[in-house]
Amino acid sequence: MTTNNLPQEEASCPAEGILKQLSGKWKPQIFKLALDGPVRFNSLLRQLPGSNKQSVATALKEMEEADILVKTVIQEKPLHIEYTLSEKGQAMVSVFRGLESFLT
Amino acid sequence: MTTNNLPQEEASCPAEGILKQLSGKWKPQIFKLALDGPVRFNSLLRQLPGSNKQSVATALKEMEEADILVKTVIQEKPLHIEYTLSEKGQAMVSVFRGLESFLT
DNA sequence: TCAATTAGTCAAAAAAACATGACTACCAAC
DNA sequence: GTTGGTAGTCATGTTTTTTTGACTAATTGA
Repeated sequence: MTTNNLPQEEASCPAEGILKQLSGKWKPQIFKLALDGPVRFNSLLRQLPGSNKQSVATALKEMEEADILVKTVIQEKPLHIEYTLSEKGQAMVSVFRGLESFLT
Repeated sequence: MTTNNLPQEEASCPAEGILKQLSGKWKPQIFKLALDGPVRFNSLLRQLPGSNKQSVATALKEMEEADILVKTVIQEKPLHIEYTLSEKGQAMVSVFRGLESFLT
C-alpha cells in the first residue's frame, strides 16, 4: 500500500498521465500508423510483427478511452471498424514529433 | 519469444525509445523536480511519497544513462551527490511542457 | 561509542504488463 | 456446411516492473 491515495493527491505531475496514455509496447507504433490515416484491428495485427490480438485490442481501447483515437463502425458489407486520430490525437502530433527529435 | 529480434529490426518508431526514457512510475516526477534545480537522492525519497530507495535509484541511474540527468559528486563535508538536467534534458523541457498541455 | 545522515546495493516478493491459445459472433463465398 | 474474413473476449501463463526489507559504507555529532 502506498501513501498515494490521500485527499490532496494529484499535486504530482500532469505530463505523467499523458505519458501513460502514449506508453506501452504498442501504442507509439499504433499512433504512428494512425498518422497516415484510419487504422483497423486486423490490419494492425499484420503490420505489427510480434503483436497479438489481446495487446492490440487493449491498446486501441485505452487510446480510445484517452480520447486519442475515435472508433467508427463502417456500415459496409463486411462491416469493419476504423480508428482515427481524434482532435486531441491530432494536437498530440507535434509533441510526438518533438519526441522523435531526440534520437541519440 | 517474439519475432522482433530480426536483423531488419528498428524500422518501428523513434518516439518509442524516448517515451521509454521518460516513462515509469517515478521518472516524470523526478524530471519535473529537476526543472527547479539539482535534485538529490534522499531529498527525492522525501518529496515522492510512496516511493522507495530501489525505485528512485533505478530511475536516477536510467535517466543518467539516457543522458537526461548528469550526476555530480559535491566535495563537501557530508559529501553529497547532485543530479542536474543535462543539455538533452534541458532540450526535452519544451516537449515535456507540450505533454503537460494535454490535461483533460 | 552510539545514533543519524549521506547514498546507495541486494535478494526476494508482489503487482502490473504482455502473450498464448481457445473461443464467440457475424457475414460472404464456395 | 465448411472455409475464411471481419473484430474481438476470456482464462491462463509468462515476463517485466515495482516494492519491501535487510544490509553496506563513509561521515558527523553527541
